[in-house]
Amino acid sequence: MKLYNTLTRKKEEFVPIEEGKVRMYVCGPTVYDLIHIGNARPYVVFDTVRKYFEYKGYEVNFVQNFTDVDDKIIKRAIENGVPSTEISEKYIKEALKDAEGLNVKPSTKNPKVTEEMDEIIKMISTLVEKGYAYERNGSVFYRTRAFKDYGKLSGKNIDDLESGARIEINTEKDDPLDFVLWKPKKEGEPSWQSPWGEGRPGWHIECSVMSKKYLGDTMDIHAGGEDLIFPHHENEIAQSEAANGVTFAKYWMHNGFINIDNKKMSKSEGNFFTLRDIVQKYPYQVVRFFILSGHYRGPINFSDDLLQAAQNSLSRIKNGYKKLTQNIKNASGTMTAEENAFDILQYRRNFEKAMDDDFNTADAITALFEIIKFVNINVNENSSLEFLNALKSEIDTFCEILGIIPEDAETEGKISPEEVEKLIGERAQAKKEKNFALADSIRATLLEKGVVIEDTRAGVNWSYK
RNA sequence: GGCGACAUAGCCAAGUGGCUAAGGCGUGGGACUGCAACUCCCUGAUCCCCAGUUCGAAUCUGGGUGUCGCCUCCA
Repeated sequence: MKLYNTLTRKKEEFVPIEEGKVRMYVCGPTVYDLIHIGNARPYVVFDTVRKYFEYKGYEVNFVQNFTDVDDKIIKRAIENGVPSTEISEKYIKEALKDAEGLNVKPSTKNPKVTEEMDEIIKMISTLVEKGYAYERNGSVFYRTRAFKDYGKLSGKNIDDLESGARIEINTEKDDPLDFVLWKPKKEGEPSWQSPWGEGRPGWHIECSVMSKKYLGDTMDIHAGGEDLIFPHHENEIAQSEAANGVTFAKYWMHNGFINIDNKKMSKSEGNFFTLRDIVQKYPYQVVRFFILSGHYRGPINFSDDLLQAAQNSLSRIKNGYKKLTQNIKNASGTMTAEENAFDILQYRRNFEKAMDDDFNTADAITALFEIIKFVNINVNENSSLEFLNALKSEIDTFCEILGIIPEDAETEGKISPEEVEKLIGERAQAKKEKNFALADSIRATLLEKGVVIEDTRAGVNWSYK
């Protein structure tokens, strides 16, 4: 398996630190609001990465944090006149709901900053002791120039950064490039006791601490959005490697951005969507499929038309799958000689080839379309049960890894199956009597109730929309 | 200003030196159907431009043009 490593800017063969195991850490959202569609991308992408590793037989320790102490959370809490924990707890719940909707497998661990304060203080202390950090009036700063590899991930030169640095308001720092590890308490803000007085941690330290605690000093894969490369991940490397004295992460993976009308999504541009906004109109599944239909490192543009196209593509897969499962109901027997001779594993080879090459999900989806096409053309009432199950097993495998659910959603709150069958029976009778007007009106009624029907040679298929 | 990414059909998107450039969506035509839906068949590319390397380039090199991102909180 090859994956692109941001650190080396090359595709590299994946070699785990520990045989058969993958330790990965994905930077999670700051929970001050519902997650937006941009957040949905790393969720989907790295969930797929994880599932593919699992398919390959690896045991994956998958850690994704929640940042639950942050300026934006505090600001929101003050606006609403509630404690900041109320905001963060609420949006953690909502984020987990969205993740579930996207069919993201729960993380092995979702650490929170507020629950790791002792460890955070410990690592900052270590950095101070080792001379990588210094205290000024209750703040602790990281001495960027003390870490000789600073800039290795983002490809930045420390002197270039220096010359381009903004004019600092904070005059306590020894160097404008130094970043904060610990902030002193401000009135009305949550704070914790520390050797430097009451305060709260800076943003970058949390990931260094939580990944160390749950994955050890060196992990296999550290992942996140491409915007995190600098400064967040650069700073994490500086903190962790200075404190632990060993390589922080072997591989760095970064997903590209989702753009709206080819522009970065931002609140100030007014082109900002939460995932909840989108799923009002398109199911989570469509969003997931849409995200996987492009390569994870590239930018993807986002629009209503593209989601509609994704929905249509997904329907094609579901229709083929439905045909397969319908035939399975009535099939029996073992494979015929002809079926036996058919190279059913060709699709899996193509699928794996694509996924082995830096998780090329767009190409892997092609293998899925190809097997669906085979089903559409070749499966019929004479197909053997064994062969149909073999095909289904292949499709199930692909869908499992991609997180696509090929079957229609459950039917809660909809017209009952008995009712549907009854109406279909009435329609059949009407058709027999050539009363097509009645037949059509029954079909229209069913459609109104969210049921789509199809006449096939094997009988009438129906499904919930 | 510094660093970087990308440019393939109406749209999305694979392909990173070698048969007729995947796949999907959409369009148009046809088959099937009572009509539909589903499905199937047919339908589409001077691979941004210029020069170079090579027997051979979408693919490598140089230059140009264009789009976008990071350098500040951000997935």
